[in-house]
Amino acid sequence: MSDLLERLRGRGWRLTSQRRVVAEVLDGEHVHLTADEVHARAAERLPEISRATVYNTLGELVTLGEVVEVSTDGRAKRYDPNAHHPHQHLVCTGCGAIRDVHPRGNPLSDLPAEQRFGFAVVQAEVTYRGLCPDCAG
Amino acid sequence: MSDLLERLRGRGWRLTSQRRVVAEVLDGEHVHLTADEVHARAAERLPEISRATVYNTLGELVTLGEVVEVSTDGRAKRYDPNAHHPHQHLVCTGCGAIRDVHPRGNPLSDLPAEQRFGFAVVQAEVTYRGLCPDCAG
DNA sequence: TCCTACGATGGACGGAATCCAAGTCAAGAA
DNA sequence: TTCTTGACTTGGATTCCGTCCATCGTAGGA
Repeated sequence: MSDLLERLRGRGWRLTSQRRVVAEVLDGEHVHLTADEVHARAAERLPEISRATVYNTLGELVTLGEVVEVSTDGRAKRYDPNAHHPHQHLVCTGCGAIRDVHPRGNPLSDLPAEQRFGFAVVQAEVTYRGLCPDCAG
Repeated sequence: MSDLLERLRGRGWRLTSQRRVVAEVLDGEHVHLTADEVHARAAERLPEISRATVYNTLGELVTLGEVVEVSTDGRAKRYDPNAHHPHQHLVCTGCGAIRDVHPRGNPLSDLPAEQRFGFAVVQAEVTYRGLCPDCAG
């Protein structure tokens, strides 16, 4: 994630303590935090960081392609820092737990030309749903 | 859609003018209205129908499996009456237009057992994204 | 026709996210 | 190093979506 900060600086980012903390909170794999969760964790290190700043920073990271927005449930969006490793999501219909998964093949190639209706299709986003072992009881 | 009303009556639905109008508004293919749009169209025929009733009715139709909820953009949910014909969605990243599409094969089968992590996976939801012909200009 | 339980109403409420005007500060200039 | 300035942060107001609730109305059986 330190390379992330380097990359951002290279793109002309002003490196503030707030942005640094948000980037640090989003480090790791299988991280799928809501903006509020990011704010809570950031506030542990930088107590007076505001929600607006967290939203701004997350939005910038998404625009830069460093983080992907995931909305699996129509509730709060989640932010996934694993943006440079293409993957899909498996969501528990019971507790909402999320796992990154790697399906076979490229989902994009399953959409035949005559089903594209002239669209320039560039992305296929797959959400698998089912009960996780804990919820299956 | 008249069969829908029959089916609902068969399930013990009390058939009110409000429910009838909501069901009629949702008739057709490639229909992906937000709750507010459904309310607006319903209000053309039944001016005093309330938002709460539209939300209630949509929720019931979803529970009964007659309509599926689609949230492609983290904004307002959309309601798709094409529930008895399994399909996926193609969304324009420019204008938000939505098309029903039928990819090859079954997306569920592309998730190998070792990628299921013990989940009882029952559904795969695919959203394709790209510019539509109009937005590509 | 009457009864009553189910459904409709609309206004209050709640969560998520955005907006905005004012204050602050990172980093280049001198 | 200090100065300067425009980019960044702040928090409160606001918007958007959706749910809740107490009350009223009515579909459909008796």
